[in-house]
Amino acid sequence: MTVDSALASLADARALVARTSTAERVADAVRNEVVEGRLRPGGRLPEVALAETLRVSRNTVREALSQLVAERVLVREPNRGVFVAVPGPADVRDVYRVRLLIEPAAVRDGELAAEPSALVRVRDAVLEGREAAAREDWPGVAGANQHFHRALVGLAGSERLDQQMGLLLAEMRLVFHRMTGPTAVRAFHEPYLDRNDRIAELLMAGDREAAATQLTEYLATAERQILAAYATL
Amino acid sequence: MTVDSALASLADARALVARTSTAERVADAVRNEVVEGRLRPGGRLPEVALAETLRVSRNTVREALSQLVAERVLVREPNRGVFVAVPGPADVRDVYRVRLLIEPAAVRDGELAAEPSALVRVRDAVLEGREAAAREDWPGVAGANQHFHRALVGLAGSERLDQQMGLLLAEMRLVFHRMTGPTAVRAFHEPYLDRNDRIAELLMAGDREAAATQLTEYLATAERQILAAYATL
DNA sequence: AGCGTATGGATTGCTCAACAATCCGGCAAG
DNA sequence: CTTGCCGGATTGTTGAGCAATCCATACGCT
Repeated sequence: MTVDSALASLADARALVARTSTAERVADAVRNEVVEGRLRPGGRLPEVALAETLRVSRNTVREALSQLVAERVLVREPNRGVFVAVPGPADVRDVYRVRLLIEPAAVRDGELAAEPSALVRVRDAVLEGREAAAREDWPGVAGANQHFHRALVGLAGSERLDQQMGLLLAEMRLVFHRMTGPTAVRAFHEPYLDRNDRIAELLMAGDREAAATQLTEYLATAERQILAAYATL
Repeated sequence: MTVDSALASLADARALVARTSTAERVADAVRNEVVEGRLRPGGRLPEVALAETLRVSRNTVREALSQLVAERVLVREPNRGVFVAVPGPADVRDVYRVRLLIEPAAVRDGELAAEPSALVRVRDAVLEGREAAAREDWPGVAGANQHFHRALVGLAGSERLDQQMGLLLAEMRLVFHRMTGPTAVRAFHEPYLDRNDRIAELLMAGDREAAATQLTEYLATAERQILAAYATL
């Protein structure tokens, strides 16, 4: 290995030495609380309370909150405060419009020749889901499901797309938290285990067109199911 | 019209009364300077200098800069400052991966039945480009070109996708500013006037499949052209 | 010259304290 | 039952300040 190539491989390490900023850590902490469901959609996040419990300045709290607002995890009502987002039916439809556009396209056209590792990640997500189901760990199944879809857009091989999908999935978790009792999360995710499996196998077999078609149908029924659940609310 | 329905139609006005925050205005101002090319890629943005020239506290400047970093318009190097982003070839490839996935998909599958206004916006962008070209207003042509692509993803009818496309196009302007002399911007955008026109006509004629195919080819050659220009740098 | 080290200045990351503007709830008056 | 007003609380924004970090320069050594 030449010196230059060795140095090039070290370029990534820059991200590791530069440890994360305080505001970023605060944002991560709050985002976790939200997506884990420990903060209810609609709940308020007062700046001073956060600042005190996290032992940071109110300014850095504001910086973190602003970031989460940009991620659509929180919403800011001017002069009133920031709240956990409450995704309505319009949001669900919009999110699924994006997913229906991106995910099948990634499956169909993604350059997985360049990234064979992306395929194993799909397979891994399926396994993760099966194992969680065997353990009756339904939040685990939900998590695996997200990993599955994340792996699917990973087939496109685009850093920007991956990041964007992360935001969409975070929003989806908010959606789920609006419908949940813990019984609902099982009822919702369990039926998709088989579908994930089927899509993964079609992909491994190289039939991307069929996989994409399956996925489109999959997403469409999921959207209908969620909107139906919303209607009873 | 009942009182209730009248009030309901006023709900949208909420966005207008709530005027934008200072940090937001600062962010808009800086973003403009950047995408208009008055700040060179790689240029540094010291916090105090900005704060003084804009007559605003350093804290609000920081808030604005953080937002622009999230938009990838700026990059932050910890403890060193924020700089105008310098998109490299890897960024160009990534951006075009996203565009090649999203734009043709929007053309193919967008629910324009629901949004016929979206189609006229495509047509308008084409006209805007022709008029700018007649005026020999090449930055105007470039702007119209962006409006064209924005209108294309508008066919998908998704607010989130529109927003995301806005960020991508802002990044594209940074890319152009790396290659430019003002002669380059003409040479690059002028040939695409006809292609835009052709795609728009295919769309109006209802042949979305052909439009999508044209668009895919269009984007692929544009990417090659840009990367070639980068190579000579 | 080449290399490591120290030193000083500049800038960022973060904190703290304060104040005006705004919003909310309640209460009193019409 | 509405309108108007008051008081408390929270946000939006400012200003100052300090530790940590980075950069350039100078210094010393080989």
